[in-house]
Amino acid sequence: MTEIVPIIHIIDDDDSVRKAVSRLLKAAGYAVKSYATSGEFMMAENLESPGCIVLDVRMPGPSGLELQSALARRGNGLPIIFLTGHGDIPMSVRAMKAGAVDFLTKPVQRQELLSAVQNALDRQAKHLSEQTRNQHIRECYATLTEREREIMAHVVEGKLNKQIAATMGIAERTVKAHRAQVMSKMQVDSLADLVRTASGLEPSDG
Amino acid sequence: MTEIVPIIHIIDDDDSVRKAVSRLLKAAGYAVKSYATSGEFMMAENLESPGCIVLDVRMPGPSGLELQSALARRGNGLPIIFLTGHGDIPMSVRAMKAGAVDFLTKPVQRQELLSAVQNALDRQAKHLSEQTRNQHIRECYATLTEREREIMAHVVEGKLNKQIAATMGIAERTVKAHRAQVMSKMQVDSLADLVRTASGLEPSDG
DNA sequence: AACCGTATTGCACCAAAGGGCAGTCTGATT
DNA sequence: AATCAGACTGCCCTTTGGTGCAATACGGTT
Repeated sequence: MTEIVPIIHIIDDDDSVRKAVSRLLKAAGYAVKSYATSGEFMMAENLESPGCIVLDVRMPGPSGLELQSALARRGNGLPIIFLTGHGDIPMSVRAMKAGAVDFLTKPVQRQELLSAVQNALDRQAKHLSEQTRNQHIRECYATLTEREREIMAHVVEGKLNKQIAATMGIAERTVKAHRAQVMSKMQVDSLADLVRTASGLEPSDG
Repeated sequence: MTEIVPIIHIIDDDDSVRKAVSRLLKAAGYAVKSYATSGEFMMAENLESPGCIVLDVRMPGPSGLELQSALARRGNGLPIIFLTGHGDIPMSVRAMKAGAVDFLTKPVQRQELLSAVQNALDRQAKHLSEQTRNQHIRECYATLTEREREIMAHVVEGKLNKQIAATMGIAERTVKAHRAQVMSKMQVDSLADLVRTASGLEPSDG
């Protein structure tokens, strides 16, 4: 069993800060990776695996806030904990609005950072499992033909086969055929499941 | 038609600030009510109707943050915009974590406040309509008998009448009878609707 | 030309869902 | 004692849903 260990990504241009934070987190049992710039981080590999980011705001090159929005644009779900020595209120508010888990100021209390990291990892775990589930649903949905999707939409709306057949101008038998395909391809065995599954397709976070 | 107008509640101990903010918002066409203390606000009536709160943090008596958590405890959904002259980062972060729409600093830009208020009202409108819908669902659910709720749970899970009858140790005909009651009382006319309706019962925000 | 996936449909049959009607039983209320 | 709501059930019938089998038609591929 190679257990999947979450990785804490530390991004800070200050070498001493990186080392200090890294040491603190390693001592707490976390796997840590450090980067001196946003760009260096973006080059890394494990950007989609579980973990979180401890991010400095003010850095040479792209700032922490810029990195945050860049990650958001490409749908990266890694939670971010800001850690800065030269922040102000508008900056922190902007970061929090953009979804940051926390916004801490240096010097940071050991416990403060640790609990922030724990929160971040919890959030990430939840986000990741939901993501995985929705991903599977989308893959199933992708195997549906255009026609099957139309039928599915009607079925999920609660329409009767008869009604669907009427509005689509086809025989009820055909609706049944497509419907069976939908149930099979979506890997559900009850209408209730299909409806729930379908709700995992619409949401905004995609 | 007496159109329902959202009310902006301004809570600030500084008389001049109240007047200034009030004037600004009235000029923008909003209905405004002012309060000098958190307690005074809690005495008001329209605490559940549409609107939002523009709140000072530092005040005699309960602070803005205390008022925020008090409102949260009693499930009040009024969005809060903090407006303070003596804030710091931890304070703003705490407020944002607790669900504040924004955390502004005095002196505030006219446009900054107005867009914050607009955001708050939008959020409130969304929250309110969802709340209303869920409220109706809960009322319907409240009319179900214990037995009917059991059947509903199984139905929503996608179980067949036959299976439900077996696990509950009753006749299938009885299940059908209860099931019909459930559909009627929940005011839905398809299983799909019932499943969706049921999803409005579970969520955490209750 | 042969083949395949998709859409379409008819026929027949069985399983499941929905109701109408009627009746029993129990506990609580009047 | 009378009444009522809720749970429970049987009988019977209709409507829907789900499937197997078979066949037609069309467009794209090999």
